[in-house]
Amino acid sequence: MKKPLIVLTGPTASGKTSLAVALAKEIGGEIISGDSMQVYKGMDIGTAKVKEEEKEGIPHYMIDEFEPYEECSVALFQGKVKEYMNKIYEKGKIPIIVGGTGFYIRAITHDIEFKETKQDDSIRDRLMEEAKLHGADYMHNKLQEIDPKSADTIHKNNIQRIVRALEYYEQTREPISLHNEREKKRKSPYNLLFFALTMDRKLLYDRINIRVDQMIEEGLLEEVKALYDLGYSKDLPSMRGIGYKEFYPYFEKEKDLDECIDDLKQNTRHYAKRQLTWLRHQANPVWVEVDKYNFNKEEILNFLNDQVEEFNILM
RNA sequence: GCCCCGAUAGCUCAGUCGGUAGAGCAAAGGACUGAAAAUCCUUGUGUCGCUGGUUCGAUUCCGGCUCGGGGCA
Repeated sequence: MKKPLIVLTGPTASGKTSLAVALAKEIGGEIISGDSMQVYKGMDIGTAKVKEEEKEGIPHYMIDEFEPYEECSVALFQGKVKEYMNKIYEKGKIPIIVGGTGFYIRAITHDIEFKETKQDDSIRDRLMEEAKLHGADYMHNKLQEIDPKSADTIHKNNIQRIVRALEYYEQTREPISLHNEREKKRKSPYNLLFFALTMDRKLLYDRINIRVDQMIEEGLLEEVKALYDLGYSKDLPSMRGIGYKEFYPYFEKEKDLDECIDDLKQNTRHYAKRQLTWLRHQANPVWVEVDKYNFNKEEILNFLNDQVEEFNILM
């Protein structure tokens, strides 16, 4: 008997957070964040974390799991989520994954296998150095020798991916393309219901712009400044988050504040577009066009409920 | 009022010694399996301000006009 799992995703600023709480209350669910940035403590405004009063008593997991100087990864994330899911099942509740990090969500829904448990940064660092020294073509040729299939799929300029493929081979003596093929075939072990919120692109972009202004009013700048003053490098995964990296040039007197805020809006819009692309092709969601419901929460919730019943997910 | 400069893609601008144009950004589309809010790829977009003239041919040269910027009075 497969266990039920509900996913509620969608691009940033599409209204996942409050809808999730309503759904959880309706069906007896508990919420697990599916977000790569909300795991970091002290990054609240910029990641649009749920506020305590918005939770309405529904437990939320995977928020504030790491310090900003630590590095989370899909594998670490997946491991923790599995633990929380088990706890939720033991309580007889339904886990609802809510967030916008597609890759992380898929790692959970399809239980992707991450073999090499110990993360050895030294290999990656060394390969990165090599890339800097010899250039993209050199690295791509190197990949061609050990894993031609990956070399075909990965563009030579995508050094990050090439380095990962090489790193994987060094650690496992197996081409990463083999691993990918295997994992792509994997079926979800859950009785899965996957929702994705969407809306007209222009409306989404408007909402993003407005939300960034709200974040500033709520004190985003102060939040980032506090992190900056702690000496967190802009190379940290956490500080590469949208809403954080954009302010470093301001603190370093390279840009004025308005310019940074415009960058933030722009980056967020680009991000939302990428999320949509990912969902269209890497997932097969039940699309929820929230603008067609005039953003009416009751009506959207009714639709979600109908789907839950139809899929008979809770039996 | 006079003089100078500008007017070309959604924006900023380049260019055509006369043969109907191009970069960056934006936009759109895409890839993605241990950095994923990361990383990477692809693709358009035009009455070349309007109007006469010269010319086989004008966005390009010449005149006029309109609008913007600056200077002089």
